[in-house]
Amino acid sequence: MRSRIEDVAEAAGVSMKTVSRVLNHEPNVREEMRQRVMRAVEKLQYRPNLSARSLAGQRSYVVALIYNNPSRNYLMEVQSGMLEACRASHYNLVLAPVGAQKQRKADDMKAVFENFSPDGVVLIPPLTDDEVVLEYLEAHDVPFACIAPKQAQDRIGVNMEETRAVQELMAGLIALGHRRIAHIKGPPAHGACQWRLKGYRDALRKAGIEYDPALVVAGEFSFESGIEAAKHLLDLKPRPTAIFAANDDMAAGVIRAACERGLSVPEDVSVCGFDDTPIARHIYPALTTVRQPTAEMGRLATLQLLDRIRNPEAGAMVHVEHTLLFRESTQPPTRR
Amino acid sequence: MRSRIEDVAEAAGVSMKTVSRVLNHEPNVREEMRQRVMRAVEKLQYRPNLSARSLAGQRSYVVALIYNNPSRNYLMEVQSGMLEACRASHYNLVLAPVGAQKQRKADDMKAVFENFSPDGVVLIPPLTDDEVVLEYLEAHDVPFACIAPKQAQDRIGVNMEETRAVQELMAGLIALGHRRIAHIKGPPAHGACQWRLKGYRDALRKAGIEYDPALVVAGEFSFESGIEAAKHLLDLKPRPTAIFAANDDMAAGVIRAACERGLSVPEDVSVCGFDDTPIARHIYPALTTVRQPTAEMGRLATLQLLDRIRNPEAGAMVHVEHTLLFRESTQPPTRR
DNA sequence: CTGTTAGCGCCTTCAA
DNA sequence: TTGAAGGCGCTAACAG
Repeated sequence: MRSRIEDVAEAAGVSMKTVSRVLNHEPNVREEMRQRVMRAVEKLQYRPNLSARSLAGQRSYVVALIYNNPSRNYLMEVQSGMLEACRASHYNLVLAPVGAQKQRKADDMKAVFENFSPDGVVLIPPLTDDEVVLEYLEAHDVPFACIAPKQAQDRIGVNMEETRAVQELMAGLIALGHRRIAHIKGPPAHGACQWRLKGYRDALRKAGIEYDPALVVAGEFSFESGIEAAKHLLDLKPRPTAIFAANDDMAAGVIRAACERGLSVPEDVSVCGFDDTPIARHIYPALTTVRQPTAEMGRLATLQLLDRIRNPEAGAMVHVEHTLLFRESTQPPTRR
Repeated sequence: MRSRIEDVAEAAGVSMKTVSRVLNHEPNVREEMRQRVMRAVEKLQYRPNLSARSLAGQRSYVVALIYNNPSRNYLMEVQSGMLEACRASHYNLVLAPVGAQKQRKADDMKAVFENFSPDGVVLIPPLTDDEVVLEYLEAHDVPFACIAPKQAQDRIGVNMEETRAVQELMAGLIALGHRRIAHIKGPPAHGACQWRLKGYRDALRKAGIEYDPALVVAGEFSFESGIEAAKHLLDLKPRPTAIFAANDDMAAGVIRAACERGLSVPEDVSVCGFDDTPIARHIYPALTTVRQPTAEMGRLATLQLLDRIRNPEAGAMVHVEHTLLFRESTQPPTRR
């Protein structure tokens, strides 16, 4: 049978409460007591019962990842980073997909809280700026951390300097000799859309290249939307010599559309993406892209959240670094 | 404040225990009582407190997915299917990655049970046939369900007729005119390796084609291992006219290796994979493959597990159907 | 078929 | 700095 806190107390010759204090790192315990307790814990292989602890302590030791239709890879990465942080603190991770429609979303949020009573929540785009979700969290005073929110003011979580990352990527393209560079945007609900577009425009301006709205088209972050957008761009005369898609899935779509038109990448058109998902390496030619440390972002966001759960004043918006990856899908434009 | 079972009992004018009976679908409750209770539950928006329920009932309402280094996509799909089944039964899903080394794996298993006390476990390859894991589960009498185990005897969970699926895929290749078909195997620890190899050999035999061991090489299910294997196969003289890789990631590796050698797919060599992961559609040319309903398998395995948790006699090994997908990466062999 | 009682294992409050 | 008692919300065992 599993040992209880009472057994530990007895073995250590102290009261239950003292054991509890030690286990929860509460103050007011003499070092000698602490050691005695720790020895007993070790000896009896004691582990607190999560249910009992939750019931008495009025918290669930659960952190929820609330999401809505993100890219599978992105989700997987964030999740694995969160998992790491959660395990270290003996928290449990609950995955909470919510619907897209307003009412459905509200119902799903409610269900998550009724079922699991998470002590805190991590939000990923596009939910980081979702009215329904934020209202619910604020109304119920639930601590939450955001990954790459559009609006970072007064938030805790993780951010990357996406605008700067795109500027650097674009600068690389321009250094190769490209002047006519197209861009496929992400969905406006993602902060990514605006940051990446801004980076694109900033880089053009800095290089003294005029911004041409005809070269910027909307995408939905999906492979299919990349194909559609590329079809349009590849028919332009003169054709752009490079296409920067706001994520890798769309960039993969661009490569496919180019192939279908008998164009080769990068000879006829250079392509680059963003994120460095596995497809970037697996596709031919391998994608030039920006690596975003997604798992690490999940881990850091969770750490900030756990800090805030313990102390409502704690937690901050932290930053992570990107990495530029120039691979096979880009080269200097060919003279025609 | 959240209402408790006591409040419901009072509102319905019955005892707590009667409410508990209704909520847990226990027998021995008059229909009239049941309705009265349900109305009160509705009115008070009552939801049971998970922690209290777990503590009193000695179960966690947690199901763990135990895995070790599977393909990201596979994991994601299984997980989303499990999530669906779990939510429907108000169970919680815990993700439990475990180490590869023997000791580490045992420690990780122990930690999962100490932290979350799952009521049951779902296993995916290659852990479905792992000695350490199975011993632990059996020793502790933990209900578990398996997805695609090598050894299905006396197990519950889900299986697909992989051998037949591969036979059909191969028959398609043979019908296109291929005779010299190579195969890249999966890692032996996966049942998939043996089933798929068997399908390959059976199909050859049925078509009266002699089995040539030189055409069968080992892979590790990774993109990189696909490249390595393909390099070897593409150097063979005469070159195989088609390559069947045991999963999509390796097939993508084959396509990359072919491209790097200046060979085109499917003109110079046809390629097919297995699983229908997203990359199969995103790569150029799109992969001929076999669709495995992975999410559905996760869902069904979980349902079997939940049945067994409720009743140690219940649960079975169920089967799912595959789908053949002939896409761009295969065509009749070119006369040279 | 329904109700009463006694915990499940821990934390909180308050007293020492 | 430490301990004792009560209760978190629910279910199990046993009566009625």
